Amino acid sequence: MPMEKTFSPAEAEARIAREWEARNCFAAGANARPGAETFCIMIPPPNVTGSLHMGHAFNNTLQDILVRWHRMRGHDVLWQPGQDHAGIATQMVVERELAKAQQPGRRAMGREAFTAKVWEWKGQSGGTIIGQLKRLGCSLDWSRNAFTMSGAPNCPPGEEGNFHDAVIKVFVDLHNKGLIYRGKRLVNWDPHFETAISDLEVENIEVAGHMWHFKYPLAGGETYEYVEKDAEGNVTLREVRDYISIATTRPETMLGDGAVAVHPSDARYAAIVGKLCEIPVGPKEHRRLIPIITDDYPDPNFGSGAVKITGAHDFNDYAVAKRGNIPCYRLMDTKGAMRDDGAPYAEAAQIAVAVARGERALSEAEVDTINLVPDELRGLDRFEAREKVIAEITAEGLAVMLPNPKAGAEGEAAMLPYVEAKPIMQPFGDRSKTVIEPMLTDQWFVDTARIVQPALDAVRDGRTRIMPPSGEKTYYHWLENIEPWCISRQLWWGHQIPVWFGRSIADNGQLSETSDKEFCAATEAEALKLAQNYYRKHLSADAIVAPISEIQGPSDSVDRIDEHYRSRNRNPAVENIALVQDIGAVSDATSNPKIFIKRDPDVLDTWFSSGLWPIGTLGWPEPTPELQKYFPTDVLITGSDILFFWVARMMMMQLAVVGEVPFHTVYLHGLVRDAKGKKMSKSLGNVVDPLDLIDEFGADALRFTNAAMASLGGALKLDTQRIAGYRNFGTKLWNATRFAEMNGVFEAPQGRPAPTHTVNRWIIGEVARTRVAVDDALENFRFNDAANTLYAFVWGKVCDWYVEFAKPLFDGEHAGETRQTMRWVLDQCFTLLHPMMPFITEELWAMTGTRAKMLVHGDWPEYGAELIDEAADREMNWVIQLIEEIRSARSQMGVPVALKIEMLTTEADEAARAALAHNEALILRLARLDHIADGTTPKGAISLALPGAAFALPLAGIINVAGEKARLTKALDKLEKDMGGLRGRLGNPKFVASAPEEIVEENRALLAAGEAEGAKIRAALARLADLG
RNA sequence: GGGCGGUUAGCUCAGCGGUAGAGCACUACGUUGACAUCGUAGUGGCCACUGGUUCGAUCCCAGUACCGCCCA
Repeated sequence: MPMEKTFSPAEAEARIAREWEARNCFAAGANARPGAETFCIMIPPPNVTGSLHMGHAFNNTLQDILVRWHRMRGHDVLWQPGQDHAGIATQMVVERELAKAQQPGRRAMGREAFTAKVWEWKGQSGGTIIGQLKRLGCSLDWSRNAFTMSGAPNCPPGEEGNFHDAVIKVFVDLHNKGLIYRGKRLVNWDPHFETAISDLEVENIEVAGHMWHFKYPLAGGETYEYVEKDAEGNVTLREVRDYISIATTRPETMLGDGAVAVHPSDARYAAIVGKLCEIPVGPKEHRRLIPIITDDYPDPNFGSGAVKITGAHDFNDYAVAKRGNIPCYRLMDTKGAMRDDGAPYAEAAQIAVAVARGERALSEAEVDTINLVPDELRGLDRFEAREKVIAEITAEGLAVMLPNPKAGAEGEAAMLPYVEAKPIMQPFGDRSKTVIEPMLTDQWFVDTARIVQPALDAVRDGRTRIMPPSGEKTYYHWLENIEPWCISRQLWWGHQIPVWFGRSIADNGQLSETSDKEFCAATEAEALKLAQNYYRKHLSADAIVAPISEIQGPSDSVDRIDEHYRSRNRNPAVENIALVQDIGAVSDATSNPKIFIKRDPDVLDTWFSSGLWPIGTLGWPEPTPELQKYFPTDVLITGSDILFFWVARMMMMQLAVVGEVPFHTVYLHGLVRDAKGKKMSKSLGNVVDPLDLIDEFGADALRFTNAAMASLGGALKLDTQRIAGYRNFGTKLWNATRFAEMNGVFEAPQGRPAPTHTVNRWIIGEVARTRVAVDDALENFRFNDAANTLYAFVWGKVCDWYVEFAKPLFDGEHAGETRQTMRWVLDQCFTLLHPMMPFITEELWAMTGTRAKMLVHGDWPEYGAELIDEAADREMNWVIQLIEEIRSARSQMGVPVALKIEMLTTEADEAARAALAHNEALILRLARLDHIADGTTPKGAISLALPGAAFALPLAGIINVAGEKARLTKALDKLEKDMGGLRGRLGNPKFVASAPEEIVEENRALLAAGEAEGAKIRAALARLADLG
């Protein structure tokens, strides 16, 4: 049965994929030769919420190419699949689903029920991306699919595994080494999700904002002389002021100001440094006073040069506050609303003023209990509060005023508040898209500064190579300036932090009312033991210690209490325990001290667990055979956008935990963009779904396009026209095979022949060259070079020339060897193309012979230069050049394609004669000649000049003299231009003296050949001149 | 503002010391033993600009302009 005219991806891909899977073709170690070297890639785990987008398609294509290539080479290959639990994203999705289904929300159902829901959801939708990767042809070992939450407490059946153990063990180890600590720090707070996020999860976006200018009156009506000077020192303004002018983009934060800072060198304010000024907002009778301090942070040339310091709501201010020992007053709750807790404003303000006057000192925890939001603003949204603050200050006349440009017109005031409209950088949550609030909260941090050095060293000394090299520079830059990593998240979906709190023992030997003690352990039982030891040692040998969860009754009541305190940003551990003890939830017949410990309700940043992906997926902390065999892994292929999020953290964590680099090579690539280079986004509507592309063009075409785009450091612009082009490439290969099949090629013996005909000897050499070039390209991660080499070879050499050359040979004495050679050549095409185009090549492989193994386990060839026959190479290139010259001349002279003409050999050296003799049949056929004979150039002929030979195509009556003259003149002009350059260079004694010998020789040879060709063209032109 | 890149044919990009390449698009012709998802032949480049190094620069160095990306 003859083959169809085209390959049908829709039908074949699913069938082939099923076959691969049924035969376990992708299992770790499949097709490995005994004692083979290993090759391991960890998939960058896609979010369990996710579905395949172009970035995944691109990224996984590259991984699959390497994996299939190594597997065919007989290496022991593991491509490890898995997904990431994506804390915020997943929790968000499930909450949304619950809302849609009109089910109770997260808080209503409680933590345990909610996480069960998430697991349920994961069970239903978590496999989506797996099926999609399979459609792309990705050859991951699916039997080993991993998940960053596997083995977590209460996970459903089928989710066993020990990733959770790994995460917890690492936390405990790092905590015990002092590399993880807890503290009240200013963090990026997402008011939508009500959780801290890391600085990497914040997007700073420039938005239209305003800068308000307000007067902070000096305490007690004091005045000073304010003098402004220009660059030359001339006084431009001199006036007596009773205030200091402050500019701010966030007036609502004024309520939490702890000081006003000026630069120490700023002469304008030197007189008032150390004095107190008044925050111009809040009830008049309880106006808060704050000191004027100096710090290097304020820029004297920016605004008024004076900066208000709100330590609890701005990162720069926080640093100033820490340096100057200025209290940081928190103004907002977890939802970004103005605080509505604590004592009335009057009381709080009084304490704050006492602190400002130095009459009182507060601990950090005490500062946090002070709510400086005026009573009428309490509970308002932060942006609402802003408007109210502005209005109050302006009404009181404490806004800086400028003359109104429209003054005089009806209804226009003479003066207006000074408000600059200006672009400001505003932080947004990358998931929630809400404005991030810097917030003072208790969080867990990894002391990255202490584990960063090995990660830097590993790249510096080449144990891990990052490609392209610009990635290394970025890596150094970030790691050298690394900030502590906030790893706690106020979520329920994730690895709960393995720390239990109890109240600490105060100096008086009693339980502290305000501070807690951490017990970090992998399990509650171990934590309990630690706690028992502590309390029995310090408090009483009979102390009874119990986890609070056991005492609480209904399982969700602890959650509720957590939420209650969380919303007021209080320490849930201490508060909870106090509460339980207060309400006497437990009674004991004995008088023994009863102490409760309570687990930290927070979970770990998803990236903390993803950071352990290389060892966690291989079974660590168990010493599994896979861990022994495949770790450290070989290559990590990932987007450069997660170099910091993930790659750098994996480097730090693996080095900190097992003391080895996680991988030897990191290949970074950019974002896949649309054809014009625009980022794909839903709002632009230019998102391309890789599955649609697979439906339309087939997975092979998409994969080949991905490979062809993947130049090191190159931009990734996805153009569907290009995909269509590579679909056509597949069709081309298909049809070359179809041609072979129709000509009995697959009836010839398999295996590499030792043919005699130059055509066959030549193509074998071309195959060998291609194999070497492809391997070289893949060794160096130059996927685009590998793709282009194969494209040029299959289409440009095999289809364009070899198949055409073979046509006449099928009728002659070389038919047998030609069939056998073509069979072998096509097998090599299938094999070499398989890593990039696995489906069509697997299909062709099956259709063209009885095979011992599927092509996915085919043997990658190792032949090379030894198969190149230089003489055959020279001869065939000469023949190709001749055919092209004839075709070109015919076409330019307008000789009808159908017309078979005669060619006269007017001049030919031995090599040329041999080439003509060996290849006459194909030359006649491809150049559409009737015959070739010796002769002299007749009048009215086209002249051709080739290395070692000259020819004439007698075409009196068909060609026109002027046209041929123009053609030859053009050829000569181009030649002369080249010759001019060569002569100039060879005429330069410095060139001959300094340039390498072979370059000089090459130039001389080029000049000689060019001059010979020029002579032939000139002779032809002379003959035309005779003709008139 | 800091860091990292880029600027090569109409478009998308390779090349990165020895006189410029591909694919697509475009033009003309064309069903010649597979392929119109095709064939044949063509058109098209001060390799951003200015200097420097070199016998020789698209390539190396410095500066300029413009464009990206990341971090403030």
